[in-house]
Amino acid sequence: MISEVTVSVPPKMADETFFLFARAADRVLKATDRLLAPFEICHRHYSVLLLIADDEEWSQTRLAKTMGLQKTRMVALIDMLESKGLIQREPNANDRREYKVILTETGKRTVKEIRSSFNKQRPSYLRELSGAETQEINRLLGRTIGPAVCQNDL
Amino acid sequence: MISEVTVSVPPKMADETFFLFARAADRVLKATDRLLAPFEICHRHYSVLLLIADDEEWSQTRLAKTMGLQKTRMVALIDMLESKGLIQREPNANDRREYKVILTETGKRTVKEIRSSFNKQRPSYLRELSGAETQEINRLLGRTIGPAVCQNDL
DNA sequence: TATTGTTATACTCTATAACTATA
DNA sequence: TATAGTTATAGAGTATAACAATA
Repeated sequence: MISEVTVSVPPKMADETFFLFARAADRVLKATDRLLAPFEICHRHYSVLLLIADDEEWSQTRLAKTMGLQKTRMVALIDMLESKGLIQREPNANDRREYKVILTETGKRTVKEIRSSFNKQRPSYLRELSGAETQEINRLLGRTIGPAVCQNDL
Repeated sequence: MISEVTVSVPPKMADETFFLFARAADRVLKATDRLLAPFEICHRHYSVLLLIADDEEWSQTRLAKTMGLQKTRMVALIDMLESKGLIQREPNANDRREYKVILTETGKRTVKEIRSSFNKQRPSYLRELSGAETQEINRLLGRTIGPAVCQNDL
């Protein structure tokens, strides 16, 4: 046996931001998916539900850009949510190429249920951070995403 | 047209940690891959190179666990790096089931080149953070990853 | 029995191009 | 001519089960 298996971050990787992001995002998104499993959706579906949750108007393309996905990927996401009766495509009279994506009544109820479920069981990855630290990492993540993520930035 | 496309983080998502992680990690890892493109490897390969860069001993399984990948995925990663002459599988006399994964001379040179390239062009996602903020996000990411990410934690 | 490296397989995700209907 | 939604397709990535060699 070569050596004891280390599962935590090796000291030499403690300042490799890209490595930390790969590990942390994987943990956070998997944990989120487990919390969402009872609702039979994953974190991407939940993002769509949250984005359209107030009565703002969202097209599929705008959803895709905001989530950093390609519009072609959004189709299947929306299809799935529609087949579960959580959202609805509504024709947009102003521009008949577009759809407005809106929550159904079931969708609104589901968002509330998920929100209350998330408030009850604080996910493990946040349990290790204080409230102030959670706010701080959210702020830094927002700065990392930046104001406009273009296709070819370094 | 429904409305102007917003590419930055919508205010209502500013505290949805999972959403921020999805967007930020995507940006960071894609930017890292672009910086690594001249070396014809991606961020995962670079993680392997960094982990084995000093003379510590690493088996494929240990690499997989440390990177949060399955051992089955590590095989192709190691195959690729070996075919490019950057690393070498060396039989481990103490346990003949294992290989020691080590850098070749070319591999050592490549790691140095990448390090110096990364020092020259600071990636855009870090450009928006100060040195102190970069240290802070690295620390918080480490805490997020936690001491031992098990398979079924919430 | 359990573990290391490996193959095979199926499934999801991603990237790209192209089509249609509208603008 | 450009854009929204869509389809098709090929390539990565992921998850799972199984196997041979070794412990």
